[in-house]
Amino acid sequence: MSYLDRMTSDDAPVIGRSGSYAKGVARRREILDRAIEVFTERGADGTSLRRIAQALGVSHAALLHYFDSREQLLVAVYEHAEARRDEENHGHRPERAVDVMVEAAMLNVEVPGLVQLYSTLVAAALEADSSASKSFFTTRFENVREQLTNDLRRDQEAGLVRDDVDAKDVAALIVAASDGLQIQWLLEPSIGLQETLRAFSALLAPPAAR
Amino acid sequence: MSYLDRMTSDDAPVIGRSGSYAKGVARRREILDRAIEVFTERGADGTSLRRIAQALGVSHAALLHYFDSREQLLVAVYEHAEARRDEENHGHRPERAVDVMVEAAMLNVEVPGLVQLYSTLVAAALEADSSASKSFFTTRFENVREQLTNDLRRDQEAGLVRDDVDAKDVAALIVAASDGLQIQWLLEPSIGLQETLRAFSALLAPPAAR
DNA sequence: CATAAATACCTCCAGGCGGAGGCTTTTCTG
DNA sequence: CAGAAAAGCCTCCGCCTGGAGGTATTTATG
Repeated sequence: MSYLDRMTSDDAPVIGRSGSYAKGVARRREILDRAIEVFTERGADGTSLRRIAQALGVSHAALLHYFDSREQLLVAVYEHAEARRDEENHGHRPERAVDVMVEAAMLNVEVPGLVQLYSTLVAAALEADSSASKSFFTTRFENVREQLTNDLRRDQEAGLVRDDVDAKDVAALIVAASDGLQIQWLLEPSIGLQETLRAFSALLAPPAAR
Repeated sequence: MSYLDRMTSDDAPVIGRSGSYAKGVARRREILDRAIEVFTERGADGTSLRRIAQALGVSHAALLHYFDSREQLLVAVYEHAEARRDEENHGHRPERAVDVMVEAAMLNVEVPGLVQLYSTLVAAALEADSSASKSFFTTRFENVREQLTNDLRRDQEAGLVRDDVDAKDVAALIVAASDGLQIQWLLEPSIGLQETLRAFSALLAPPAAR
């Protein structure tokens, strides 16, 4: 059974070689934890396989035993960091779907390096071949848009969001605006991330509310 | 006089060593033209200094004579490609400011590699040091937002755009949405770039129009 | 038109990178 | 407890960027 089969099977949806032995799984997590530290300290370019390996006291080739490529490792790091962010902030759900995205953006920019990692990987995903991040982000975008579309439809029926626009379009717009604003904010914090995203939120208010 | 002085002076706002001799300026343009071809063909990672140099029949060191670094060269390539895009499509100005951005996005995704180059450079700009693209995109975002803010204010006064939201916030949102959607569209063309951006346009319509 | 400066380009090198292939040790399973 | 599978790790390869130091060639200028 190849690792690809395992990737697509339902029991082990993990990026990289799965590690069926308990020790390997633990080591994998250890690598991701160290890797995100290195990324935070040294940025995308500074996060070479050798640098991560050095932080763990092994050679860079050891990492390629757990992940097929540097890119795949970075995707796993992002997923790991995002999951941790969600863990630390579960249980908090605003009324409207759009505000979920607003708050996610606020959290993102507080995790050092996370937005940079995201941008780096998205850029890599646009590369012609680049199977690792391309498939990850394609399905990620799909899932987020779908979830958001459903929530928006519910909000529209509940009269919380204006219904003269297609929920599907708005979902894509929210994701785009959120992603784009985080980048702008990192380059120029004076734009006010929260106010700007709230302005978007206001655009979606139903006409009756005005 | 250093190259930085020339950058900030008003007579020669060019990225990289300016080349005060006419021949040098022509050669510079030649490099950029070839570089964008290479980028289109081989993607971001495949566009090494050596590969561009090979396409020109020179060594990679020759390129470093015109540009301080690979990153600076790529920024110049983007600027060049964007300028060419505008040249080929001047004279066309929609009524509302938001629609200018909508059409710019449509044009961007038609130039192969342009969005990828943009994303790559933005990711590089978020790197801690990264002086080359960081300063370029910081000022670029500032300029675009400022221009857009002014246009939006005019539209608001003319009753073309609702005036219950701050033009400054909307400007940042438009840029973010446009950038973000181009990426989503490249990964999943089924989202419909034009319709989605038109949905945003609709959100900005004044209440009277509904 | 001579000549000094700027330009244009080269070769070679240092340091770093991702990845392939191969080797031993540990761990699980029948 | 055998032996297959997984883990753990290294050495070597080719490619990359950036830069030092050198040499023609072109240009501007007295």
